[in-house]
Amino acid sequence: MSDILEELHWRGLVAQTTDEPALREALADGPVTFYCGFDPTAPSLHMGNLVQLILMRHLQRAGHHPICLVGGSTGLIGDPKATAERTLNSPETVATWVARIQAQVQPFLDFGGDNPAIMVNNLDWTAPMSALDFLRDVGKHFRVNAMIKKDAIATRLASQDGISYTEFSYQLLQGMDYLHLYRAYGCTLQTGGTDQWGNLTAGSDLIHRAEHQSVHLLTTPLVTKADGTKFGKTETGTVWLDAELMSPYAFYQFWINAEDAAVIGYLKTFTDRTRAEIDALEASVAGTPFKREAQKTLAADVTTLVHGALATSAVQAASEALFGRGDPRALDAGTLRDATAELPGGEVAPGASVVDVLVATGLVESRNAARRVISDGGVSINNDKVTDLDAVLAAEDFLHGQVALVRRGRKSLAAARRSL
RNA sequence: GGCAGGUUGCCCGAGCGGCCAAUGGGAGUGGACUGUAAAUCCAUCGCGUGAGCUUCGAAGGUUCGAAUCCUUCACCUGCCA
Repeated sequence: MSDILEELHWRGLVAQTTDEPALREALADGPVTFYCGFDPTAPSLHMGNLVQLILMRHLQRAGHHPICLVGGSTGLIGDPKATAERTLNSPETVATWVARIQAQVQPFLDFGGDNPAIMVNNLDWTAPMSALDFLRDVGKHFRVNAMIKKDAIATRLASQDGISYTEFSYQLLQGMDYLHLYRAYGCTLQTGGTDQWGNLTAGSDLIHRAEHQSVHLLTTPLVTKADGTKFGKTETGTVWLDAELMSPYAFYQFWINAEDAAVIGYLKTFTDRTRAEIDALEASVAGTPFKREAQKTLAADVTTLVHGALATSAVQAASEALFGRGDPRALDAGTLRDATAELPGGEVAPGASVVDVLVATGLVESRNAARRVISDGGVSINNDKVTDLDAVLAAEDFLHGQVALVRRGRKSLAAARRSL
């Protein structure tokens, strides 16, 4: 077995570990049972979680045993954010999200075969426990002195908002998970994002005190852009993995816009491409950047991983049609329909003003903004720039009598569908 | 419980009773440049075509006129009990 840890380092998937030589040895010695937790704070996982899933994939392929934990109990409490106290979600909501996330994780790991991944929910061992048992059996192992030193807690204690006792207790719950999985499955490695370090150490410390055993931790770095800021947000917000929260088209577009200076790193982290393949793409970025081969590969691979090959070819074709050089009027009806299918848009009647069309398709938020963008020269219909504030969408602007392509700026597109 | 201070547009943060839709920075958006990249420069950034309308924690009040003054309420911070 090759050195999986070395591979993970190269892919930029390792930020911190506990005793790294010991971890390397453990991973080389034989299958290690490891777990990663996902808290249901939304109906879908997002790009940040994708990094964790990819890490788990690599480890499973290297022969290690994955346990995927969806936090039915921790999701009821909420991991302290540095900024503000969380709003509690109802148990029903959290339960729904648990189910959705459990289903969402399926394609990323192998739950069958001879090295199946295991799915667990921490509510199963947390719910039956009484408050007294919790305080006596778990709480006694934690020192408040250590707890308040953790970054997330310290930040909140120093902030105006302070922190509730509920969120303060979060680390005990997560620590308890690791202890439980250690006892039940011999789990000796927990992975997570680097921002989770404090919560992860709560678990390894607890096992140390309760079982006198040293177990491992491994975190992935925050994925950043070239300027060091967080990668993973769009104008609209979070990059979701669920097609209903973010269309495969939007998802593909997110990746294809990766900046040159960072795209090679993303390829290492988010795709299975080999070193040779990535070297070739790196040369392409350096020599023929306008071809955007690295970005196209990245977008295609990640979209396929998350949404499947079928969705990928559809959004590739759509992107080609919408961003290609050609005149959209030249597209045949079928291609046009497919290409605009995933675009945001709205129904518009012939004769509507372009200002109204911009608002109706959701490209701008107000008529004022629409006028502003037109004055700035940022609007085009079917790739023809609109400069007249009083311009109107004529019947012949609806290609094949169906839809007009409305563009704001370089890359915001919408479909104006004919209403009558 | 007492005393003092604070609450401004997405965020930070200015703001003499009239010249404030409200300085400045950041983010965002558009343009130029280019490659659906970055950097840079320019513009823009409450709603309304417009007259105008609705904002400065909430509700009242004083005034010809208030984000700016008064009262009450809510929340936050600090100090003292």
